[in-house]
Amino acid sequence: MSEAYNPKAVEPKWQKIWDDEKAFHAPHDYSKPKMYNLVEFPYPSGQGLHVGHPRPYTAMDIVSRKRRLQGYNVLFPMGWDAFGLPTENYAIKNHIHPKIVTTNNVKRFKSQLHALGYSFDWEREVNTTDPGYYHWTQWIFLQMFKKGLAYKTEMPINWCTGCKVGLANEEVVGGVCERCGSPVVQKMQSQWMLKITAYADRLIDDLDSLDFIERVKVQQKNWIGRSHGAEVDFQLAGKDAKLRVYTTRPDTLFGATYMVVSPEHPYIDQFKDDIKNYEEVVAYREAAARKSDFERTELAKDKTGVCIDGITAINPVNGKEIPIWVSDYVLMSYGTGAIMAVPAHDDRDWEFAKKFDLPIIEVIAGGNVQEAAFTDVETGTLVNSGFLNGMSVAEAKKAITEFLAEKGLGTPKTNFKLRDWVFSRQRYWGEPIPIVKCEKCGYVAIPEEELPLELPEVDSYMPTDTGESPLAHMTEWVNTTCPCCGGPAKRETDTMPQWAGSSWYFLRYIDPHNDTCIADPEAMKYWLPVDWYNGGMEHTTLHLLYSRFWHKFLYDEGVVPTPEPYQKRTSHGMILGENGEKMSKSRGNVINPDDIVNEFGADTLRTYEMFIGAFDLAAAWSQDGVKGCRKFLDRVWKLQDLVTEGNAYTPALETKIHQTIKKVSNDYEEMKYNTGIAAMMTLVNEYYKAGTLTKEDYKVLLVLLNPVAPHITEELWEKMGFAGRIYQTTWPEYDEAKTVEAMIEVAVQLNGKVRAKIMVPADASAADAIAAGKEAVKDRLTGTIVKEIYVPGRLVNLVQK
RNA sequence: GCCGGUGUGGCGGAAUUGGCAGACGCAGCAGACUCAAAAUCUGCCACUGGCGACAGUGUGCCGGUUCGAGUCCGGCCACCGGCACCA
Repeated sequence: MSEAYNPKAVEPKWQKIWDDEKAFHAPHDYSKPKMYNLVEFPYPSGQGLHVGHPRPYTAMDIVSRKRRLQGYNVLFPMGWDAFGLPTENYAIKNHIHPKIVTTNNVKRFKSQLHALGYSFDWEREVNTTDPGYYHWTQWIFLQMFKKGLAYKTEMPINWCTGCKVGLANEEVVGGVCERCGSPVVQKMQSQWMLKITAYADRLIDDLDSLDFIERVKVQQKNWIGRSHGAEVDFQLAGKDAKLRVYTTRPDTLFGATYMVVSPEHPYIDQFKDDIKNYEEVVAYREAAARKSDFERTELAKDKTGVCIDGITAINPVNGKEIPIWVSDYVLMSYGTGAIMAVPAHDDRDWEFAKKFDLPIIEVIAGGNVQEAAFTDVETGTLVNSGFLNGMSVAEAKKAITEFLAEKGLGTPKTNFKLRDWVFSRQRYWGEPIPIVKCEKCGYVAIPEEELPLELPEVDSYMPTDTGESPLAHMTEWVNTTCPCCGGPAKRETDTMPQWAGSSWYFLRYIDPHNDTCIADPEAMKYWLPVDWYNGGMEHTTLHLLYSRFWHKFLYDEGVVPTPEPYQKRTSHGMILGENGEKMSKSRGNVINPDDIVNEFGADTLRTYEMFIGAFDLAAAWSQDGVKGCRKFLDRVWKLQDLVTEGNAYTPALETKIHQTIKKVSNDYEEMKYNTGIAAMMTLVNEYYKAGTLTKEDYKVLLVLLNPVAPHITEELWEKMGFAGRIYQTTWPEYDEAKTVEAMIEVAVQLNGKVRAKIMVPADASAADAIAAGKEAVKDRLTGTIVKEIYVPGRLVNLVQK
């Protein structure tokens, strides 16, 4: 009898051996096929590792380990996304430098990940807070600045009235400050912006060439929000001015019965003298500005507005004079800040027209426009629309667009919901923005040789009460000279957001210690793009989009060799508490991965997290489920007592083994880890049923299981005296022909109901199978058979009347 | 409101993509071992009726296509996630 399975001895032993042997270091071996697998690097929070982390990490570790055994040169790195607010807040509260907090947290995270036996190439570890790293984050920013993609502008920011500090959107929860609960208001502040909108078209169009799961593509497309339409000019009656609107439905132009401008529209002040009710309009504008986000969205159903008295517009297609209203349902930040309202065919315009009793003119037949706006573009025919009458929506769109172009009244236009990226944070713990402001020269880039521009030591990381970054207090650091004219200048004191360092980290893994460029171009050519990137859905419209944008910019600059950073993107589901709710301290349902490793072992945790359910769906934790997985590993361990000499598969087990190799090999690639593990459990059950197994039978099980449970399989490999290490072996092959049983059980159905089971040879002809099926149910064959079906290896169905 | 996802035993979940619904695991029940318990091993385990062979019902609901539907089509319902006056 073997001694009991003891992961506490086995796991540290192999973790040390793998480190010593540099088992998972990925060299630049250009002769081998490469595979670059990536998981999102964690933010090293003070809480330590969460049980949610191992789910994606184990999944990609499985793929990486399997592909290595299949002969791939695999890059599977790990690092730390370590700038960020929680660290800074913790530092402020406890008077410890964020650098020290970060170092401690990273140390803890690393030891936790190490204890889980991941095959990360630790030689390539990166940390976004390392000056050797953010040197290149700053360098990329400078390239963008030089190309006009980074610019400074006045932007409203979220201002906490309690903390007197600017907040990131993520820190504003339900209109109040996440930390102190005080109301958050909008405050104008000068901000650095990145022109992601310049890449909007490519960020949508290039998705087609990528192997991203569909919901990621859809979410990115919706976020970018491209729409095709036209800009149309409406002449103001009696004025030498035109009001320009954007519409996606130029075909409904004849139905435009009024216009609406946003409260911030410049015409309100420009035509101040003509507006008879100017006071009323301004009062409305001020009321709209005071509305909180909550009022603007939650109370959106109730339309408000004021009719501008004194100026009107002329509908360009029918010459009708129509009123102009001001309402906050029109946003200054989208399109032209003005719309033509077609209440018959737009829900919002309809609601507004009903409330203020404005005319509703049907121009597309097919609905009842007095009851509801008719917005269907697939059906319906143009009416009351002059030369467009009788056309479909699609035809009318084309005709009106040509008409407008011909008369110089309007042009086709594409708009996006996507806005430029607010890149400034008034915080300490981030990358300094490498720009100085000179009275004479304006904003000037610091010379590249001065990079990295290191974060100075400050006395206090507390934000200032003016909303400036803590760096603003560092007068000796702030006051500098202009690299352009040599005159006095001030450094930018805002820092970059956390998204900066994570926008390009996958490039740095390729060549993490290079101090002359981002990474060696030859190495990038070999490793890029990332073959497979798994991460959370919550990063789809921020991190994932931002990093695609940066990569495309670097591609245009000739820095990186591929137009896209990631070829394939998959996503994991969340791990919930035992009660099915999200894990949180307040709910008291948090599971600490350290406890699971202590009690059951890392291999059990890994196996359980892969067995818990479909990888892309949320799954609730179950302590009993963990025990079940430990039981499975115990059974694998104890199989060693049943092993006999022999370097071939046991004949009776051969089919099952080939089937299992096939199933497990496919399931790992398709992220169906739960069914792959189930198949190995079945194989283990078969081995026990057989009572004895050869070394070869055992070996194949160990290799298949190795990616999921690397420590126990490495230990058993050694105990069985197999050559070398299991991490150096090769992945088993299966023979398709041998996955099929000689005799197969087939169901016999009568009118679709199973009435008998028969055994037929796998290669039986339809006629033979049907004949055997008839024989098996002959007692029930009372009517005439009108149809006979044989699905090879599955069933016989006899239809009788 | 719009977009996306999910709905299968007591529970987590399978089902070769139109072919035997419930693999695998958990829990439960019975038995073996034990003074006993734990652990381990063996067997049973969708529901209803029947001692039983067996029969009927069953994949959120209603309808359809098909020899055959968890899977396809039409119409609903519930829950989860994202966006939210984007003209």
